[in-house]
Order: sequence, then C-alpha cells, then structure tokens
Amino acid sequence: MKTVTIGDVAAQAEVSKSTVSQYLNERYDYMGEKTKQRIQDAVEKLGYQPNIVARSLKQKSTKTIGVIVANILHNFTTEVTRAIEDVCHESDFHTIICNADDDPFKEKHYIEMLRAKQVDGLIIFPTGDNRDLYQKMLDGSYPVVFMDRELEGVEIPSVLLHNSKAVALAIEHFVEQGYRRIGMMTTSLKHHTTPRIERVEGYKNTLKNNEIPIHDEYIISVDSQSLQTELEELLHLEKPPEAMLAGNDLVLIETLKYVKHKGLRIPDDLAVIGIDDVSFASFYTPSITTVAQPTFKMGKAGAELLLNKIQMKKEIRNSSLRFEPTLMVRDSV
Amino acid sequence: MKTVTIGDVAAQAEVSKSTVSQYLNERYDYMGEKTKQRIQDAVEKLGYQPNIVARSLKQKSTKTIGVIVANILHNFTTEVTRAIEDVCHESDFHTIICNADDDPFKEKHYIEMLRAKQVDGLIIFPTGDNRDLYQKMLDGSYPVVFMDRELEGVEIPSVLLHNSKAVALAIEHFVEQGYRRIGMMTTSLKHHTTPRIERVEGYKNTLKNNEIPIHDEYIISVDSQSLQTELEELLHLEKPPEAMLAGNDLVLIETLKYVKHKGLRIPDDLAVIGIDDVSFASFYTPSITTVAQPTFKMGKAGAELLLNKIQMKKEIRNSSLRFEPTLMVRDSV
DNA sequence: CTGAAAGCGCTTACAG
DNA sequence: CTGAAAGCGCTTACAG
Repeated sequence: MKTVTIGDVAAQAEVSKSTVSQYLNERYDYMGEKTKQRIQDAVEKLGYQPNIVARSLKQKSTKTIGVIVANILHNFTTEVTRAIEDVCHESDFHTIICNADDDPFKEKHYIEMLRAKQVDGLIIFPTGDNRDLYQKMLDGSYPVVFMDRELEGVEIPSVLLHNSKAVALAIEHFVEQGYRRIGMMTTSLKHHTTPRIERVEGYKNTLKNNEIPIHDEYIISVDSQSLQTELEELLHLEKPPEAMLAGNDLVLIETLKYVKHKGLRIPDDLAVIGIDDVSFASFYTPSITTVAQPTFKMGKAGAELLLNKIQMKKEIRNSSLRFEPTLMVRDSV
Repeated sequence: MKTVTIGDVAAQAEVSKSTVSQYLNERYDYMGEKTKQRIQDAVEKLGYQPNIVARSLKQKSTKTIGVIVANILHNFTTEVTRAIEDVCHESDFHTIICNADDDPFKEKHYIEMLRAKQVDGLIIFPTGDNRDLYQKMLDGSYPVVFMDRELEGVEIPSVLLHNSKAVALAIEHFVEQGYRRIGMMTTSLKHHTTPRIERVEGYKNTLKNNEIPIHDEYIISVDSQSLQTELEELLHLEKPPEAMLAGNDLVLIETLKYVKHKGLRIPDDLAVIGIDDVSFASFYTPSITTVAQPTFKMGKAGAELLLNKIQMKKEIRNSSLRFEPTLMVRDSV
C-alpha cells in the first residue's frame, strides 16, 4: 500500500498542491465549483488520507495533549481521565495518558517525552518533586494544568476537591450518629500532596469544632502495604476508634479486607466512611457511606482550562478551582 | 520560549546538522571525541529537546500504536489496556487509547484518525461491523491485532480467552456443588461477538456433557439496562434457576444489585459465579467465585504480537492465541 | 571523520 | 480564483 500524498491528489485532479490543501482545510472562499468537484473525485478515487504528522510539523500543533497521572490505581484518576478524554475528543484533541507511578523521575521522563512529541499542553497530577521543571514550563508559557494537587509557589492553576469540606462532611456525619472515637487513615506519600495534608488538617479542625479531643494515634498515614498491620495495631489500642474515615479508595478497600478477614461487622464493630465513591459502594453489604468527588466535573474543568490556554494563547486566570464533595449516606455508619 | 532546533545546536557546536543528528542517534562510529563533547555541551547549554514530529515525518514511524477498545467500562478492557501500555512503554512506544463505545461508526472514525496520525499499528477490540476496513488494512499489510474477539474470514490474528473452557469451569463447579438449575446471562450485542457466542455455546455443551437438560428460558442476553427486569422474570419462573453464571463483570454487578435490592441471600437463595475477576470479589460478602481471565498475559501477548509485526516487518503467523481461564473458588456457590 | 543537499508531506504567505 | 516556492525540524545516502 504505497501512501498517497497530497501531490498525487493534485496530479490526479490536475490542480496544484496548494489548491488541494486549501480544499482539504475547507478554505473554499474563492474556489471554483468544478475545482472542488475534481479534487473531491481525486481524493475518493485514490483513497487519500491526510498525514497529520506532516501537518503538525508545519502548524506546530499536534492537537494532542498529554495527561500524566501520579497513580492510575486510584478510581478517582481513572474517572477524571475519562472525563478529560471526553472533553478533548469533542474538541478534536487526542490524549496520551502516562502513569508516573508516584515516581518523580518517571514523571520527569514523561514530561520530556511528551514535549518532544510536541503535545500542545499537559495535565499533570503532580508528584510534587519536579518544581524546577514545572516552573520552566510556566516561564516558557507552555500550557499546563494541575489536577488533584497544587504546589505552593508554582503558579500553575489546579483543579482540586474542596478537601477540608469533604472531611468535614464525613466526620460530622459520624458525630451526628453519636461517634466520638473517630480515626483516619491515608496512604503516606513522602511528597507532601495536597489531598493528604488538607484532609488530615480538615479532620483535626472538624474534631476541634465539635469539641472532640484529637488523639494522634488515631491518625495513620502509611504505604498501602502497611495498612493491614497498622489497622491491627490501631484497633487493639486500649481505646480503639469506633469509626474510621478512609482517606481514599485504596485505603477503604484495605479496611474492608481487614474487617472481613477479622470477621468484624460494619457498622456495629466499626463504622466506616470512604472518600471516593467506589463502584461497589451501593451494593456492598452493608452499603458503604462515601464522600463522592465530582470526578467528571473536575476532569471536564481541567480539560477546558487547558484547551482554553492552548487555543486562546492568552493568559487565563491562574487561580485554582475547588469542587464540592457530596456525602452519599448509606449503611456503613 | 523559542524552540531550539538541531540547527541551533549545530551552530553552537560549530559542526553541521548532519553531525548533530548522528550524535543524537548514537551513531558515533567514526565521531571524534572532541566533536561529541562539543555537541553535548551545546545540547546542554541550549537545553535542546528533539522534535519527534519532525523525526517521525522523515522516518515514517511514530513509535506510537493505537488501541481501540469496544467498551472501556469492562474491567477486562482496562486491565488488558494497562498491560498493553506496560509492554509498549518498555519498547519505547507510546499508546493512544480510544473508546469506540460499541459503535462501529465511532470505531471507523478512530481507525481513520489514528492512521492519519501515522500510528505504527493498531490493537482493536473489534465491534465486528467494519469488515471492509479491517480487510483493507490487512491487504495493505498494515499491522493490526484483534483482542477479545475474532472475525471469521478476516485473517487478523486475535488474542482470546478460551471461552468454552471458562464456562465449563464455572458450570462444572455448580454441578459439583449439586446444582442442576443453572442459568446464564450475558449482555446482548447486536454484533455477534466471539465471547458471547462461545460462552453461550460452552454453557450448552457443558450442560449436555453433564446430562442436564437445557432450558432456553434460562439463557438471557440483553442490554445491561434490561438486566434487572429480566432477572425479575427469570427468578419468578415456576422453576427458577438456583444458580446463575454472569457472563461478564457488568452482568455480575447487576445481579448483585438485584440480589441486594430483593434481600436475597447468596448462595442460599441464588448461587453466583461471574466471568472476570472483579476487584471486590475477594472482600465482598459473601466473597464471589469467579472465572479469572489472564488479562495481563493477554494484553502482553497482544502488544508483543503487534510490536513484532511492526518491527520485523515480516509476516508473523496469523493464527489466534487462546488463553486459559482460572476458577477462583470463593463463597458465592 | 564530517558536511551539503535532498526530501519526508504538508501549509501558507504571496504573486498574478 | 490558482500556483510556485519556501519552510516546518529532522534524517540519510553520498561525497570527500
């Protein structure tokens, strides 16, 4: 299958390449009807398909954006990514997803790789350890949007959950149901990521507002492999928590595994709320109360922000966007 | 940030563009040490990043493959896709994922789009309705691999589950546990997709082998929205099935929702097995017996098949690859 | 050991 | 209304 180029079409239609190109780009302003027709016939006869790579080189735009996620295992990530793809697709943009696996080194590699591929912009769930690189892109006014996390001192706009509110929603629900001994677990991340920090802080503030003393041993931040042993310890304290807030979906799953393994009952032995509305929450037994993030809206907002930056070329307001969580009351508390 | 090109590097290092290009491509065969050093210094000083679009145009290879999935909502799809990405990443290939949403029209659009973008090959979970297009790619010896489904008469190699064995595993487990009234549900697809057909056939054969009569009303294939009402009908037959095989993850989830909604108990009121080892199977209550597909192996195989086709340029054996399912015995039967 | 030149397949001022 | 020419940033025979 030898590739047919714009030159072949031009020859076939007996016009110049320029004219074919005009036609292909729908700039028919002054184009004669017969010319149009001849070109169209030639295109069909030869089965011409444009070469977007060549176009991209000339136009310096690939109509493609890159998305670098910190960790694809989170349900949040998958859903946000899907929303980003949807929005981009509507604007005829393609999307290349890369998973940095919480590794700043991989993240750096992907940023360079994607820029070498001339993607028009980047949505990053930042690991946080590549400040210089972020700053350099900002200085070069290369379009970038952060997702889920923000970085103090780096003026890249970010799309975020209103984390303190998310935690408050959960904790106050526990309190309303009469719980006072409330613990919280998150996955530890060496790099100080926004959600973890804000959620732990929100946890403390909400307890304070409700005049509940804060027990530091009720707050756990560890790697997901250590969650089981930490839970074991936590629940064997003299006064163990009677309710647990799982800081994200992975923590929730580990908690449920632990509970099942130990034959505990929810909510009688342990009440549970998870941040992130996991797929099985509604039909689990018992169904799980969660704090849902508006993942679709967030992805959409991020994509739109980026596409605006790309298309307008002008500076968009660089402030972050906060999104509202929703409490999904079910049977686990 | 004006872009720095190979010409700038050449000027800075006081050599020709050709030499810089050689250096960049590690063809140092005859390159002087000082030349190398000068180029390297220039690259660093200018912060040169290659433009892969330009390279791709010349080399006629983008080091990118396209993956068109029929329906991204299946867990199977997500996992296979991730494996594909892993393998490609190791070979320095990028991946563009597109979701055809079970729509042959969208599928066609994506095939054309991706080829226009000059991807080096395609992995397709085919909807089945674009035979002409598939055949044209085959005729043009454009590298394509099918996943999950195969098409009779189209000689494109496919990576598949050993579907009849998967069903046999499940049905025989039911039988061993003493069940005789065994139903099966799959999502209907107008386009006759391999897994559905093979699974229903396998179901019938296995019953036959066990000398269990086949009740046609026990076999349901409908859109996922109609599953609830179909289940309702099915379980209100005079002699309703006592065990159900869910043909994929989405069917399983609908079944579990129904069961929970009606307050039924698994396995006492209804025994359940699902094909696809869903994330929550192990910690659901009761834990769910499933037939696991080796998703990672399958994705890996598909990606390797395709990369071989791309890199060797020679014809690879075009026969399909079948993969072995595994029964994960848990508490739902 | 290195450089000049052609070319990948497009687009885009500009001239007529 | 249409075409000739230059150029996007690379790579690659080929000459020396």
